[in-house]
Amino acid sequence: MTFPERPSGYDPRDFPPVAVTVDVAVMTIRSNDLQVLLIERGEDPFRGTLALPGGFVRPDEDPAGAAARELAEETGVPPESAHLEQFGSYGDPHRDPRMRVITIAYWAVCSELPTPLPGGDAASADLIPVSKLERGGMRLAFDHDRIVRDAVECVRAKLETTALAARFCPREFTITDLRRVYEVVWNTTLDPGNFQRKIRYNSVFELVRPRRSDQETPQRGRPASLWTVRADADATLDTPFRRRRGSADRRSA
Amino acid sequence: MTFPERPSGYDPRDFPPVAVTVDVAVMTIRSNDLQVLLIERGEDPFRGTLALPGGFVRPDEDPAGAAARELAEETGVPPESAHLEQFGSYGDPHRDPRMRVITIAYWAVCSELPTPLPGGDAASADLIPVSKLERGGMRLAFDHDRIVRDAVECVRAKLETTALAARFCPREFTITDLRRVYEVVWNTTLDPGNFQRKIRYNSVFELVRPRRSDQETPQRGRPASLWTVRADADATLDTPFRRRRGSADRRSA
DNA sequence: AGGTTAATTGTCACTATGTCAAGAAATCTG
DNA sequence: CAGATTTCTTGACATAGTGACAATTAACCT
Repeated sequence: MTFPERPSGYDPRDFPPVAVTVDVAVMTIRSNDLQVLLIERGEDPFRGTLALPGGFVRPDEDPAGAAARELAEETGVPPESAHLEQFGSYGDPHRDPRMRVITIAYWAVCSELPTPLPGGDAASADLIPVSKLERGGMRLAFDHDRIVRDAVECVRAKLETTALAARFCPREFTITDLRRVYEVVWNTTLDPGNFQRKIRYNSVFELVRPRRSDQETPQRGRPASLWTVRADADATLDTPFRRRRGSADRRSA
Repeated sequence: MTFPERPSGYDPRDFPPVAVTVDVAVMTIRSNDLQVLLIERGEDPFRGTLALPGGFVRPDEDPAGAAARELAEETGVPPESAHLEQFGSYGDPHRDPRMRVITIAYWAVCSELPTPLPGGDAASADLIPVSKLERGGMRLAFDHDRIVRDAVECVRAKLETTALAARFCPREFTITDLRRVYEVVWNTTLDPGNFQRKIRYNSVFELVRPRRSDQETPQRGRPASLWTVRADADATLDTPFRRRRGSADRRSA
């Protein structure tokens, strides 16, 4: 139920004063790194500090709609080009010094992040490597450090069981593209042969066309075939990938 | 970030009126069935309809604390005896006919649910088999039908990778107890031999003592050994259990 | 033409799991 | 009390999935 069942009754208008916001952790891969989009706050509190894009849930919209709107407004990512998913709520009574604010957190993954709009609502928008955040020493506004860490863990976990990795890639991608996603997001290395095998036998992926020499973008070795995802990008894999736990091996590259 | 970055500034006190609640789906196994605790609403809207226990997040508490409090108040489950976990928020603008209410949803699992207190805040509290809810035809208040379905899916998924199943059992349990949990929650049957093997080789579980004849509760066959969980009950398993998908085989029993 | 690079295929060992049977340790029944 | 019954536990074997790594293919480069 939603309202306390007091024998005496309870007037819903007596609700304690609280604001509800959404925050969105948009992730993409750039420069061979998992990066998350943050904006620099233009106002107090935390003026000049990096924070997740987000804002109020308006009276007429649901939280998912608010997240999509904020994503579009503050980062220029069109709602249909990113996979957006809710993963938690954060409601410590003092997470915002001004008043009680409860935020609903979303993560998003997209492949082609438009170059951040420094002239938008936010003072500026930047892609920050997740590795830099995880190394610590970088303070974010409010409890956004925790939110980002949780979001990253959600994405890492979701790579194990779904085809989410394809969302980091263009619509058609090579198996090597896909492997790079796993390697970057999980910060590990994967055997190309074994990876190839898993993708090929997975009914979620589909071979689009064996690529022959591509005149426009000449490459080094044997050209790769192009693949795509059959249904939704978060379709569950026939057989999951498993992260080897306890192997925090930073690629030496 | 949390507040919209308008160049003109924004007063957080202008927040749109909204109430934040928590709802808790407490699950347990009884009568060889996965059951969820629901209460009968004593007030409009939805007077007389079944709903999840829950209520307002108070100004001084965080949502997790509110969920634990509601669990204790409305169902008599002491906070430390149940595993409580947040899994989502529900914020459709019209999910409550009275006003804008956003709820944070938790699932909980416990083994010994105290016989529901019909004399508490709620008009009455009942354990309802999840199978009955899934069969449809049973209307719950608000969007609680969806919330319960999502909660059940969370628990089912969490059985795959963690030792959560042990939370359905007393502190010490037999491997057959644990297998029954999987069979009931997943609505399937598992091979006793294979299951035994998986548990035995899993470092999360620990043999307490090989049980000899227990005078007090005489049983049928060879007495089973007692096991326990080494660390936290949501410790991740060495090697996950996998649900066979597409096998909705109702045990004929 | 031959070297270099990267995708792809193939081989082999080992682990995890499904199927199914056998053994062990209690209760139950005549 | 002996054997039947029940249930827990162990074992044997086949198969699938995966890691390691070698071999092959198909391009570009000089």
